[in-house]
Amino acid sequence: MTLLTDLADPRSKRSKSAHKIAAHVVADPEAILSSTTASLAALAGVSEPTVNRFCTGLGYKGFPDFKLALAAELARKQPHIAPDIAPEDSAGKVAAKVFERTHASLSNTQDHLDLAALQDVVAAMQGARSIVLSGLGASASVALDAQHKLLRFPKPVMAHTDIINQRMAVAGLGPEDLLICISYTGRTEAMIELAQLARERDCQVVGITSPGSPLAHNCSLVLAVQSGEDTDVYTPMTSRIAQLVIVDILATCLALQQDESFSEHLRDIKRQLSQTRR
Amino acid sequence: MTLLTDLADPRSKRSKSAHKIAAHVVADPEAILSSTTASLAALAGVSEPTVNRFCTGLGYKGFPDFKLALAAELARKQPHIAPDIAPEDSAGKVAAKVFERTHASLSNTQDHLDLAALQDVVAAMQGARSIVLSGLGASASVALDAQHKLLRFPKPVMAHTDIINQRMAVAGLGPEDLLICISYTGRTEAMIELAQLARERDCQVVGITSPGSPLAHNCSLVLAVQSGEDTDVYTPMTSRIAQLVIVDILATCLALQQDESFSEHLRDIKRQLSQTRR
DNA sequence: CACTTTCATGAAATTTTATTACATTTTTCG
DNA sequence: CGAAAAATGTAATAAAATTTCATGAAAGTG
Repeated sequence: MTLLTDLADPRSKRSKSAHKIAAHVVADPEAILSSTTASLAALAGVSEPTVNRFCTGLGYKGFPDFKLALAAELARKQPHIAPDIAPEDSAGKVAAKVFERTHASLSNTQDHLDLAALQDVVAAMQGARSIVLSGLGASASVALDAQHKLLRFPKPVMAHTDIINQRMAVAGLGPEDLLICISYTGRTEAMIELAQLARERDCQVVGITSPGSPLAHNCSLVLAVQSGEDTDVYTPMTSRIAQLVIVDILATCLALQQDESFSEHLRDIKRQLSQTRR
Repeated sequence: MTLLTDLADPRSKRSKSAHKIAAHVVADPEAILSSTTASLAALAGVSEPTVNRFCTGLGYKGFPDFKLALAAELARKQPHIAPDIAPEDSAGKVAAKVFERTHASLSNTQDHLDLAALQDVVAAMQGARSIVLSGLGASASVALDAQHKLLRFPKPVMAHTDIINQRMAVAGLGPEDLLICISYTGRTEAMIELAQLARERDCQVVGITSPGSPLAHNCSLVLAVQSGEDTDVYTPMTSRIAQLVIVDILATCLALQQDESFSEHLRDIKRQLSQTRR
């Protein structure tokens, strides 16, 4: 990401023709990939050797080398796209595609993450008396994972993955408590009702869910997990990883806000755990 | 990430010389970027036009165009590095770093994934009479997640996250069954004993764990999850996502191996689920 | 302000690289 | 086995990039 930003930088001192070339490269980098020294020269209104000198001046071996660097740069900027998995794919190909889909899902989630909401949620977690996590189906394991991470904090944290227990737990919550609802679709009846129930008790409700979903409307704070197309079998896989990363971020932010006594607490936990290991 | 995996795919039918070229490209893609048709031809022991035909055959305009695509591909593959998270980081920075760390962990896992072992595990799962999943602590949620995914298959699948239940379940396993042990460190006493117990019963044991760990030694098949440095608080987070992706890959491979009746089965499940939604 | 020096630029030639045309070999399949 | 098709290589050609060298513009100097 240095090449294009460098070229766009007006402060860098370059000759007149070099400027013209740079302008055209920045204006439409993709087009450069399919052009030759001659065509770029014509476009910028300079001579071919000037184009070449421009490239060598930037430290490349020549125009083709420059194009290679440009292609690499553009590729890095390009968002990941989730490749379709075909029945005839080999195990290796499936693996590669699942990895790629996961990268894509992560990037997508990151792009749509609402930092303000994130900070609000961290603050709410930090201030809460107790935290109840709630998830059903695929989101149940996310809730449990979150519980496992939050157990490191000296605060009552409980995950429930069962409608009855969830309702019982929420019935005991008050304005000082926090309910975190995890749902991929945000349309699971039971979860929506749970959020409403909590709101009726003036309890803060955080949703890690699809933005704009019914569940999202019933939450006081929403951390968006992009759903993408839910057409195929594979989508819930990657979105669940997005949910987990959001949990990771929350736990990390929270950990950083603790004082020194907390790191001692962590050491204690580590010592305890080491006794279960070989 | 399709170009290189495509080229590495031995199943794709290619002519003899095309194979030689592909092999050299896969062996050292970076080197190709600075080579010409002539040099690659010499390297692969074929003629220059063959190199060109190889490129056009793949859908590129010619050798330079192919190099551009290769450069783009390599740029995307470029190893992510896991940035350190500092206490003074803002929420946004923490989020960005956690995302980056997760990308890094994924890439690392992909690089070290043993495809042969993966195929063996898929075959074992496919052939097994029943599957028992086992995880403790952070890996418990991975086991549950795996259970949730494998429940779609018409085969008894059970996850246990409790030492007692795990032992009881394993006591009931035979040579036709499969135990999948999930453990980040591969050093949890209880899990190692569980694997041993299962092996004594001639039951196949798959480990999704750290390679070379005591648990790995007690498994018949191991899917390596790179542990990286386990020094800091954050590592287990990302490695657990690596475990989940491996589960995703297994589930996807398995799904692709099912016959048509399976997709009908999936439709049934979807219909059932839709009734719980708004 | 003229003069010199330095630097940037372009035309043309050259070299390198890629592609095409065609002949030959190998493979495939009846 | 033998014809057709596909793959490959040789040599020619075309395209592209680079170098050389000459020219002209800008900056510095007496």
